Amino acid sequence: MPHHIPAAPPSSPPSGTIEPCPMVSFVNLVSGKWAIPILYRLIVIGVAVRFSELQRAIAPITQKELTRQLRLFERRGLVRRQVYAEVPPRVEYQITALGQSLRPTLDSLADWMRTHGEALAGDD
Amino acid sequence: MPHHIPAAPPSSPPSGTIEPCPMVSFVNLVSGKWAIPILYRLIVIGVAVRFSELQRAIAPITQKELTRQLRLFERRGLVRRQVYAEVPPRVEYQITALGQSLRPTLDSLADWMRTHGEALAGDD
DNA sequence: CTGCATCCACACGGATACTG
DNA sequence: CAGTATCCGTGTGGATGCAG
Repeated sequence: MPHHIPAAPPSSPPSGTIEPCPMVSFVNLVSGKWAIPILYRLIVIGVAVRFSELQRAIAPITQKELTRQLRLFERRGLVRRQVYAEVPPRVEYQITALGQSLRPTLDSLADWMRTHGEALAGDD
Repeated sequence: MPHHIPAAPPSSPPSGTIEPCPMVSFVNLVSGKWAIPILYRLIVIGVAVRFSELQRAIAPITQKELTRQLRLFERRGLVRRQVYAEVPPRVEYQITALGQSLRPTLDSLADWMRTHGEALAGDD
């Protein structure tokens, strides 16, 4: 998403802490051109994988985008990053339990899309 | 979402028709700053509502964005647009059955977010 | 090998003015 | 009232070069 959905709570109370819409927060979490491809690939793989291995699996993603998105997921606790002090450097990424817990929800998205997707007129 | 997820199928076969990832397609569908607020509002309301009424309900959305997003949903068959030849002009929008069918899926997103959302570190 | 820094194109989304 | 047209700031994401 584009820009990225700064989260605008519909009809917010006059004052105090505003509570962001969970659905909007969710979409924010998995927005971005490569978010789902990366996340789902890590979920399916399950075990730790090297950066370059991941990049080949999700080609043609750029290093910049892969790094950026992985760091975002890491901050969210969806992905764990393991750095090995070696030469050449080795960095491995693995989905966390929290990340894995997303699977059923993501599958339900896919299910709806597969079921009703063909009814959708313009796919752009 | 960031600019908007042009849909890049991971690991595409050498030739023939490429099949887009359903999850990516789904996120594309509900990406954009105001997509979810508009869609869910229409789902909850259920009946036809006037443009201005909708705009007030989802404030502070601009006319431009509301129009653009509604037209997108219309093309996808999620929203029906009814124009009345009157003065002053009256245009009403209503969620379709296809749009309503999204509700359980959207609710499951919200459920996951409410359940695991607090575990997520950075909310930016 | 990993990933940061830089430059850049462009699409999203806001503000405003104008039309039927 | 509903919608279009225009201008513009800014985020996103690609390409490339460089560093540890």
